[in-house]
Amino acid sequence: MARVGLTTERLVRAGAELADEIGFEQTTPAELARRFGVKTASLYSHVKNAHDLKTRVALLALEELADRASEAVAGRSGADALTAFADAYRDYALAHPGRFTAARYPLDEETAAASAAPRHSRLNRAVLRGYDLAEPYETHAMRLLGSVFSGYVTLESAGGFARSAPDAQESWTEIVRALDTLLRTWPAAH
Amino acid sequence: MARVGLTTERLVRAGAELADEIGFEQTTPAELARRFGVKTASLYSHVKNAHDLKTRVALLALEELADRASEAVAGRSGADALTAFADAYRDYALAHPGRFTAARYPLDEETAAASAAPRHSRLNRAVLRGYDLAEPYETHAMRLLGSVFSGYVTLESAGGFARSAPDAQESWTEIVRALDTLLRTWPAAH
DNA sequence: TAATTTGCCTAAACCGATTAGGCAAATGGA
DNA sequence: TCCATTTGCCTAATCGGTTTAGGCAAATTA
Repeated sequence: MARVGLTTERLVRAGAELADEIGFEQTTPAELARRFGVKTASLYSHVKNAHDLKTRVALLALEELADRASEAVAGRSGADALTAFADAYRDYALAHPGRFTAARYPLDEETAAASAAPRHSRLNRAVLRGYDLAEPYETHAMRLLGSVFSGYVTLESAGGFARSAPDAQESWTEIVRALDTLLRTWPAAH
Repeated sequence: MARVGLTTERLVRAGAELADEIGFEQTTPAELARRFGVKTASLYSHVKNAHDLKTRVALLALEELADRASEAVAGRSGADALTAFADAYRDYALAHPGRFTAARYPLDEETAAASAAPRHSRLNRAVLRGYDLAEPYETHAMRLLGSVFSGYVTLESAGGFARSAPDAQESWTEIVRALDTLLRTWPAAH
């Protein structure tokens, strides 16, 4: 019968779009097959199983996010880099909620090591270089930024900040500003 | 045949334990039925469906977490209250990973309003009262704390901070200390 | 003890994941 | 161009989870 031209590549790309439309959890072989107008079984020559599909979407999202963040911080430093980094993260999450969820899909150790995750770490550290923090504070700071960014955006896209003033954008701006202040004075004498 | 004595209450409690043992995602009617030694269909007189079961576990977790947080901040203020609040949150998440995941299960608006979620908001605000922040900064601060706590603990239990020094406890302590400093000086002149 | 309620069962339909095996379309020499 | 091979999607089947309908026996109440 008519061949549709399935590819691992095309499946993963479509899976990412599907995730943004209906949610990462709902991004299943069955749904994807429906999207392509083929039988579910036909996907199994291109992806190993449902977990493999999700993992590949996660890897794609991690790459995309790292690309955006990378562009954002290029040529910037200090508060400027921090803001650009933060916004890149949040903008991506708001524009691509399914992929953003995918990016936090648990990967096993080897897969994670081969993913864009190390790039994220390096970018985070690069942003912090402008603040000249001594270890272990640079690591604390990395963890703080990772927590705030991922936490804020997760809560925001779950609707946590809707229906209440001030709007989510304003809090975000102030929080990033406050983090900049904090980083410039860390570790302050307690 | 022998009656096991199923109850919505008992199912939800067992569901919470199951979540901690095998993960919230895997907390399904089928698994729960196995646990009680009954047929899956037998659960359906006690919970409406799989989503209802998960929602009830989520509500239980939110209550438990609010109880702990409430006890933790009682009689404390300032940095003391902040630290106790933060630790209550993290300790619960580490001790009960499945329930903690459950606590972030998306609830529809009415369910959320009838849940312990508003208590969480009030507790958060109570902790911030010690810092005497004017609006909109108190709201920004609530969102910051919520983001950091949920973000940090999520990343930590996903293994994000394992296999690297300094250990997660140390970063946590420093981050909470830094947040205290930040809150005491917010909004600083930029 | 008889009547009623209630709890768990069996049976069955449906759907998603996954594997095995088949056939037709594409590909690539001769 | 024709044949051989590869490859892509299909059918068929199994398995397991979700959910509904209806039945029977245990618990409850009178």
